[in-house]
Amino acid sequence: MAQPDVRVTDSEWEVMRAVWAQDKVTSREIAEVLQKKKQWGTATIKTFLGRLVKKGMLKTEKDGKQFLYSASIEEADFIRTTLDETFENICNKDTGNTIVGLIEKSMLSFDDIERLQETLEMKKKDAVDDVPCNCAPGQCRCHMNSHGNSNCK
Amino acid sequence: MAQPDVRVTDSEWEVMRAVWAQDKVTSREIAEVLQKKKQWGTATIKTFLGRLVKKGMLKTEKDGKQFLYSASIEEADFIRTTLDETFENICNKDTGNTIVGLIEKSMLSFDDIERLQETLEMKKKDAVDDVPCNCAPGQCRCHMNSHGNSNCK
DNA sequence: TTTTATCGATTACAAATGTAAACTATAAGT
DNA sequence: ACTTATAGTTTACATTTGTAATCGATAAAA
Repeated sequence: MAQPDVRVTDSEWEVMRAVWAQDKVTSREIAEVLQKKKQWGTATIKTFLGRLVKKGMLKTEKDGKQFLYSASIEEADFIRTTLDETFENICNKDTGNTIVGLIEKSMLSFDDIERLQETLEMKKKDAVDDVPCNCAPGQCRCHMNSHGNSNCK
Repeated sequence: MAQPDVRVTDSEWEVMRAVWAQDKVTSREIAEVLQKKKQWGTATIKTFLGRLVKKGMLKTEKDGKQFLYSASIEEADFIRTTLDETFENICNKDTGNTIVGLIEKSMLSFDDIERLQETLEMKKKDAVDDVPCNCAPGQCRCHMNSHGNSNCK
């Protein structure tokens, strides 16, 4: 539930995924996973773990000499937050199109499609006629030009 | 059409948006937009412009003393590529859920919903029964555990 | 109990990023 | 023709990121 306003880098995300895949992991287990995928040395992985702990993305729990690492936020929440940040760079008017593009290129199951259809059905309740542009002036074509005409599609 | 394998930072994205909002812009026009939104000095904006030109994201055309800047890739393509990169960090099995989440929190118009519904209808043609997990071993719960059972929801 | 294999912590260092001042060339004003 | 304002280029510098070696503590082995 806690939104992480923390910025996680690509490499750190790789580490997080290895943690989310288990409930508690040792650095050694993480290293085994990532050495295969990313050819990182163990020292590198330790650096990332340390940084993630410092950022508050990982919790630790002593277990003898070593630590057990666990994620302090859920993967789904993290994904949500990350996507939200991306969508902040996209005009609200364009959100629909963008999601259309996502659907087109994704592999989806029949169940997925059904759930999406239900979601859309629900969504009709708070749908609007016209999504207002939320961009700063000068950062998209939706704003009025000098003749009072909108450039929006 | 050209996929940019270029990495654009948050700040640079702000600049790009100001360029995409017009066809050709001077650095002064960009500065006016971004000084308001981001409180950047003109020198800062010039740095970003220079870096974007070097990265091949912006094209320039001499116009007297100054340049006219224009984007070398389309905004929609860029958004697509950026989102694709994010989705590479998400298990394919989870794409559907993730898109559901996006739809739920987005503001959509009736037209948007209609287009999404059409897209889903099309999508049924190549839907699968079960989306296969594409994660590296150890990076999601979809893979077999030692007892040969999948952990996937 | 002394050695060894590790674990985590500290330090290292280059490249990228955020932020900008200083410098240089030149179009425009006087 | 000379000055000035301004556009782009170069340089600057702290922070973050990618990638890792080294160091210090300690559990396990001998």
